[in-house]
Amino acid sequence: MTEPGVGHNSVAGDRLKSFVTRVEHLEEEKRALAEDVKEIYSEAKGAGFDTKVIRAVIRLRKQDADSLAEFEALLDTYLRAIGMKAPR
Amino acid sequence: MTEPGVGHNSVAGDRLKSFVTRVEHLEEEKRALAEDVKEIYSEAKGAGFDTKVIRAVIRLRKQDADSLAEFEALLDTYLRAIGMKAPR
Amino acid sequence: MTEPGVGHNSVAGDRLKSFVTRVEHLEEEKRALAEDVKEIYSEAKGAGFDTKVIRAVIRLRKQDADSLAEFEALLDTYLRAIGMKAPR
Amino acid sequence: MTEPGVGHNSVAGDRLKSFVTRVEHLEEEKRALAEDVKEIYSEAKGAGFDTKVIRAVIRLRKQDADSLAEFEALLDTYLRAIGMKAPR
DNA sequence: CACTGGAAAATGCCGC
DNA sequence: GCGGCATTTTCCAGTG
Repeated sequence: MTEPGVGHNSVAGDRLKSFVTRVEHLEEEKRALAEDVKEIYSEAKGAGFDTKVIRAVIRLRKQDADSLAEFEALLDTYLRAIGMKAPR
Repeated sequence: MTEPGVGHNSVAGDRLKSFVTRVEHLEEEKRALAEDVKEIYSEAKGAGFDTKVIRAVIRLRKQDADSLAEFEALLDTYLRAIGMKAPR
Repeated sequence: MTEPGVGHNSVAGDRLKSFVTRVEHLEEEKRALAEDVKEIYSEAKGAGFDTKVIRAVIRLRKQDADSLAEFEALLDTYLRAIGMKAPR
Repeated sequence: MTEPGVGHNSVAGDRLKSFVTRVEHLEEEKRALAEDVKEIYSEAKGAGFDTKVIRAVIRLRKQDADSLAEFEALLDTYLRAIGMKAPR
């Protein structure tokens, strides 16, 4: 019997292991990117920039982008509401 | 004068802009990876797994790896301290 | 009218002030404890120990404790998931 | 021989253990205080306050206190410099 | 005295 | 929508 009915088999375990390793792989990639970011800040510092300022700039730009996206979403909702755009 | 002299030129600004955009690009990649991770958890949930458990498993494995790395660092420090290993 | 009515009174302000001072007091206590820790490291150094090693030992012990707690939490979650323990 | 000359005895180990446990104890107290702080923020939130604001208030007051201390130190140095206060 | 690494604080996110 | 958790960011002490 190679498939013991339901109950305890290792299929679920394999599936779980797959999820775990896939996530771990992605997290590793994220970690590598974070490293790269750190290096850039390091490089910027070496070039005489204050990393704090750079961080602030990036944060502000992100906020702007978020505001813009928010506004577009609002506009979108409004246009659908007045029937000038196809509903989702 | 179209460029040199010291004073206010845009070279520093260009440099700064470069740092900012590079970081933003990397952050965007990280965001995309985070999305992927979310999707995997979603998929796992759909397959009947408790995401909480998966997260815990991953965290435990990470802690193990961290502990090992830390222990090796400690051992390294200790060996240098007692002169059984060349200093950095 | 020396007190009630709704509008602008200082009750909220008093409440806020209370929160603020309570937090500040606790933070001060934390600061004092941090001082004590520093003194101990100083004393250890004077006794010829490498503070780096002591810090590492403490961190490792903490990690062990954390890992154990985490594992127990995971086990707990798992047991509830398979119905072998009463839900919270 | 109950005291093996120098070399390997457990006295150093005991001393080290003492440092470790003392630090751990203090860290535990700090952790408890941090808990208390969290509870206060929780309570404040329940009372309708924005914890972000409270944190900001505390930060500002801390900055003021630091500035004041700095100023007093400066004043102190100055007074000593002009001989209007006994040297340290 | 600048720099790195580690602790603490703050913010954001996910699940309930 | 809130509480807990994870990540990120800021701060600070130690070190060369």
